[in-house]
Amino acid sequence: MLQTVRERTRFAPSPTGYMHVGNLRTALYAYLAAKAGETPGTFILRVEDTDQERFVEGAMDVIYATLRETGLVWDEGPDVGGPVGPYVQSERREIYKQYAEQLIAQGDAYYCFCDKERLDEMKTLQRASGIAPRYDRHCLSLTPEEIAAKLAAGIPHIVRQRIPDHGTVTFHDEIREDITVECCTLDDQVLIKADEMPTYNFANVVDDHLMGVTTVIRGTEYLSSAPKYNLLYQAFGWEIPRYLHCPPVMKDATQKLSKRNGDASYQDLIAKGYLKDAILNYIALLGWSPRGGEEILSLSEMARVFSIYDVSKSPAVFDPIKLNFVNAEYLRRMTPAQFYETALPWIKQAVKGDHFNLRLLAEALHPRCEVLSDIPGQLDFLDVLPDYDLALFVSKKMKTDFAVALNSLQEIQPILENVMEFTAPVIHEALFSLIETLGCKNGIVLWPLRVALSGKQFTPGGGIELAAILGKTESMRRLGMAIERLSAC
RNA sequence: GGCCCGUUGGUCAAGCGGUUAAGACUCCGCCCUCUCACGGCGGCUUCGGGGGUUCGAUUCCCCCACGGGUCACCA
Repeated sequence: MLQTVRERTRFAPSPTGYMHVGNLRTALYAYLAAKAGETPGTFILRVEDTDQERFVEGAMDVIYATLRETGLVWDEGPDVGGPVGPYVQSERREIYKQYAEQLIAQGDAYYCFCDKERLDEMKTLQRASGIAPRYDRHCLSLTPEEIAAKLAAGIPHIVRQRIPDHGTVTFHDEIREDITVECCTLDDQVLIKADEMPTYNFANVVDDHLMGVTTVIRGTEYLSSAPKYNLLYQAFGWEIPRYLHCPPVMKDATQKLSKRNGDASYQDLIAKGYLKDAILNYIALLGWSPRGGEEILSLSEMARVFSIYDVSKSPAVFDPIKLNFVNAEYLRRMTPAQFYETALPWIKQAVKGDHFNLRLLAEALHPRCEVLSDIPGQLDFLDVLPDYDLALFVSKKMKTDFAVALNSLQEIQPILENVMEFTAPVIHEALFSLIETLGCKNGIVLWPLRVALSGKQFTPGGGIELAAILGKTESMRRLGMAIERLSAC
């Protein structure tokens, strides 16, 4: 029997206070990769807060809330704990220090006492002479005595990774195959900063190994650092995890989606009336195409069919039009009751009157709404009848003009007056028998009614539905007004 | 600029040497219809360029172009 390895993946945000769409997608893929297949694995949340200067108060709450809302539940993390904690990097300082010392002892890392000024000067010089800026290994030649003396004197220092002088490094990305680079193009990067915090470059390697992460899923911005991480794994003699570098989510062909561009974050999309499941579903499709073709998938359905090998290599442009479509699909698949609940806050934004049939209104809105924010604009005729142009009564297609409209409305008036139970089915029955009596097309009667009740060219629902939504009193009042106006001309 | 990655319709994409180059969104047309929608049916539009390899390239190799990433004591 085949031994199945239980996946362990992680989402490792740094708490900067903003969950953008690309980040969420990375979290989603990591979650899906863990949960895909027959034996669900573990999804870990780890906080990468090693940059004290960038720490934003409350940023973690945004991350927690977003993941919870979208259902990306983590099995191990800062708040829930787990066997390989702590899950906050600032609480793991001692661990990194210990491993850095091991590297120094092995000769795979070294202390560096260079100050910022020297480093800056060096870089400027290198740039000026057209060579790639790289640490010149000034401190690599320090003798053990010199190092001990500087350390004892309390001179600020950092620890650098010692990149091999010659040769190449190869690493494997699951969707890009092997990538090989020359060691001489790599910099002796900083592992431990002067404040004794590790850099991301060091902490991610140590943590991914210690936390047993099997597949590392992150953005392409780390692709060019990956060789240096492999060198670290090799120096420790650790098994290298699988890598998946996700292509960026773009705003257009050349720009990434970003906060700087003022592009929508997850929170912004929610505020704009998108459903969380629809957002998640849509962003999953940016760079991943499910086998089988069905694109509308719940989180658990996605988990069933997800494979990191189906993630694409090239960037994907975020298309708000398609997001609208996906959102509309989710809306339409709701039961009338669910839609009513969801739409109610948006309906109440635009409707103050309390005598309307809101359930019926929601039903009329249901197929006419892609995003919840579409709702208010469709309801601007309810509280007050717009001061409409009588020309609306004229429709070539419906074969109505002023005279026809006036006549129809006059026929309708007594009939509706006699409808006791003012509901759509009853009104429908009454008006259709009128139509039959008159022997005319539906539109002759119904078009003028709709215009009289709404004063609008387009409305959610036809005349009958509008009458039921408005109620008898208001309907009769609007009908009377229309007759009065039409009679005057 | 060096290094690395990418390039199938307007957008997301399937494809993994031989296909009429899937599908979805958008757009257009028709049907349904009391408006607008919904729904149904149909249609337009694609392999960045140039060389190879091969009987045969969207698929493999090379070069070019374009786009992106990265060159921090940020992640």
